[in-house]
Amino acid sequence: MVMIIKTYRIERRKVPKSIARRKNWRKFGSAEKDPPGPNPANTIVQVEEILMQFVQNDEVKEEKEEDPLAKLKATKMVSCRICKGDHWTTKCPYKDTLGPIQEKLQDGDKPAGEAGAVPTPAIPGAPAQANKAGGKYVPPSLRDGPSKGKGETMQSKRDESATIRVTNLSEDTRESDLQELFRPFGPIQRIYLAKDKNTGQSKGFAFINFHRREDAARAIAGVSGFGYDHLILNVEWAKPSGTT
DNA sequence: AATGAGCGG
Repeated sequence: MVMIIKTYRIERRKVPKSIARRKNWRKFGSAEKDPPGPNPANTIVQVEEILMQFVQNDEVKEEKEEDPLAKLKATKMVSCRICKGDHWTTKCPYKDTLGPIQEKLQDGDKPAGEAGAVPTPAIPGAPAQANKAGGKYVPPSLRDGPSKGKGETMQSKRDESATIRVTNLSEDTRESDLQELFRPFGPIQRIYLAKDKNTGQSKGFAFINFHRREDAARAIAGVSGFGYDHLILNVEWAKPSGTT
């Protein structure tokens, strides 16, 4: 019979209680009558040295600073094509006003036949319309001019003003549960339950998008602090995504 | 504790 005793020198206090309790186990076998502490005659004390490398040394720092790509990514260097701000062009506050004007100006600079600045790739067999407007994709509803898509719903973005965020959900809560829970407050436009994309495991929070902001407000008042599946739900107004 | 997925460059 061999007993192995491992001594944790580092972060000893963090050994889980269930393991710490083993200290109280009764000795047995040839050690049955031994006093507390290891007896060299029947016990091998094995000390395991764990070497740890800390990342706070100068070498690593230097490496990081020498990598310009990493630096660029760390600082999130993006430059808007419209206003040169540090956001993507699609998020530019002037996207709807300045953007179209700039495009018009560019079109004016390029009379037909001028192949200097942006050569149009000649793809055999490609539809000719695809390369109009500088190769940009134009949704079917907007082709052949803006006057055509008159009957379409012109809601460009999702309306976030009536969206609430629910946190502290138990991880086996499902969309249908949320639907039941929040439907009494008013018609719901959309429910998003955050899940891990790979495992499908719930991340424990969700967004509920009401049609009316007043309903959302009542949902916050009514459900926040509500006990659900042994947990206390927390409900707040949602912020638009991407806010850190 | 926690703010969604993706597109672009």
